Amino acid sequence: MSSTNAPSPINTLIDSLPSKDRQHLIAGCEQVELVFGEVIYHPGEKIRHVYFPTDSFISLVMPIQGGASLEVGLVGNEGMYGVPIILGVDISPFQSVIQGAGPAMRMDVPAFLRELDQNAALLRKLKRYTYVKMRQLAQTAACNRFHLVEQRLARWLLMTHDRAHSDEFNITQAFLSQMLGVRRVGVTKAAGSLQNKKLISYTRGAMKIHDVIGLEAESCSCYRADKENYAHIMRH
Amino acid sequence: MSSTNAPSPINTLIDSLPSKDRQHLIAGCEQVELVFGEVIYHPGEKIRHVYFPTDSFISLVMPIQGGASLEVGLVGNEGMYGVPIILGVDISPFQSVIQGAGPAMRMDVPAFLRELDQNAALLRKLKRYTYVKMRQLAQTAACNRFHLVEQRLARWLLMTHDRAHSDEFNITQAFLSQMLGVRRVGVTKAAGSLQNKKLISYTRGAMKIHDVIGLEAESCSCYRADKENYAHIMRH
DNA sequence: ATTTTTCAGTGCGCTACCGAACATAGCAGG
DNA sequence: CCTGCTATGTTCGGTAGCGCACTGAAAAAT
Repeated sequence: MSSTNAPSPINTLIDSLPSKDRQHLIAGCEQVELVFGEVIYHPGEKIRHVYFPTDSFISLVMPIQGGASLEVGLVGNEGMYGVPIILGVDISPFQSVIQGAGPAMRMDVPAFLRELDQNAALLRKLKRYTYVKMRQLAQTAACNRFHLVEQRLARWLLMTHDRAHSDEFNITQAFLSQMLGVRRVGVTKAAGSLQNKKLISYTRGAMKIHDVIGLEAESCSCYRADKENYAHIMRH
Repeated sequence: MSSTNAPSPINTLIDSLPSKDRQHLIAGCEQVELVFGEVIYHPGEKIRHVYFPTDSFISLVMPIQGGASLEVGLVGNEGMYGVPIILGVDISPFQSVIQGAGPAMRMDVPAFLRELDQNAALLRKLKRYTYVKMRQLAQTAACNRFHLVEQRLARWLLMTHDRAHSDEFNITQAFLSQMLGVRRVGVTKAAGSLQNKKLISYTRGAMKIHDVIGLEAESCSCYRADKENYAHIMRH
């Protein structure tokens, strides 16, 4: 994932911890490089590591009987993959796909459980993060029900933009159609419309964001609602 | 809420606790009677009590900018209202509406937090319950995206049937259209179709389930998926 | 008994999105 | 250079659900 803007190779969730707690957590992590397109977990699979993306991001996809699937969450350097572990369950409910290649920190589950035991600040943060994720899931449910493809695409681009730390990232329309749960043709039309409005441009998988403000205006309110809720809850 | 079947005025989540833990929890609860249609919490409102429905059920509704709203969860005697409290947040993310009138147990938040501290079995159960709810939210998101109104209606009726402990319950088509996020006319058509298939019958708010098996066949796979996940995770 | 309200059902034109098939254009490898 | 592959764009007929307006009937209020 190339970066035109200044990258911030730090996980803000970890970064918000008191220095001692943060250092202890980081000491227990290993650095890994996440590869684009890799499926780290399938639904029902046992979770062996939790991940803290630093300059990468992970897509949470809900497959449904009959082949269809839908993205229900995105984890970048503002969060963690592995919420179920906090809840005492080591089974991944979703398919987890690397959406943005790059570095992440990870910790194996037994070590992470010990860490949670000792590190109250971390546990507290992650519980609040879980709350944020739950609310986001509900927001996504409503969004998918009510909003047009173009609005949802704009929302998706903004969410990804935030996690890619760059105005450019790689994504094909076919892949996008999987995330949004629509036909590729639907993405073609919506993306073409956003391009006509000079908000984005793209060719053969190279997506470029030109106008974040304009994109926000075009997107549904769900983007802002999610972001505000995150800021509000994770503030403390 | 009248009941033609034998009612089970017990909260199965509480009931699954070791006898000592269960008794301690129940001792701290007060009995309340939930009134149909009452909105116990609005989004963003502070949660003052958690609820364990015994023979009542609560609808979790996500309102979205512009007036539309969508049901994203249902809490009956298999669960608890107040998951955010477990996560250290006392702000209701959803609108909580009494869907089925009847008795529930409730506990004020400070007492509940003390209970969680002392009652490891309860905490463990509720964390697993939270996991189940998260997965259900994702399932609902996908369901709303891909499934037809008639299938979704069938799913809703089955979920409500499970929590009403009765083949009959009261629900108007206008109310249903709010839950499913469709026009009332859409409900009229879908319900008419299910009635033609002899699966249900209804008049002026009185809904009667005739054929649960048939309804399951007509519903989308989401009903079964949710139920199986609940059984699988809450087993322990 | 009459009026008002509530609930279910119908009709009509419209739009977003669907499935399928096909067309074009950039790019890579032989 | 040509070939094959991949990503994007277009067309066409079909449909689920929409907004709106209206009807009919049962229940509740006066």
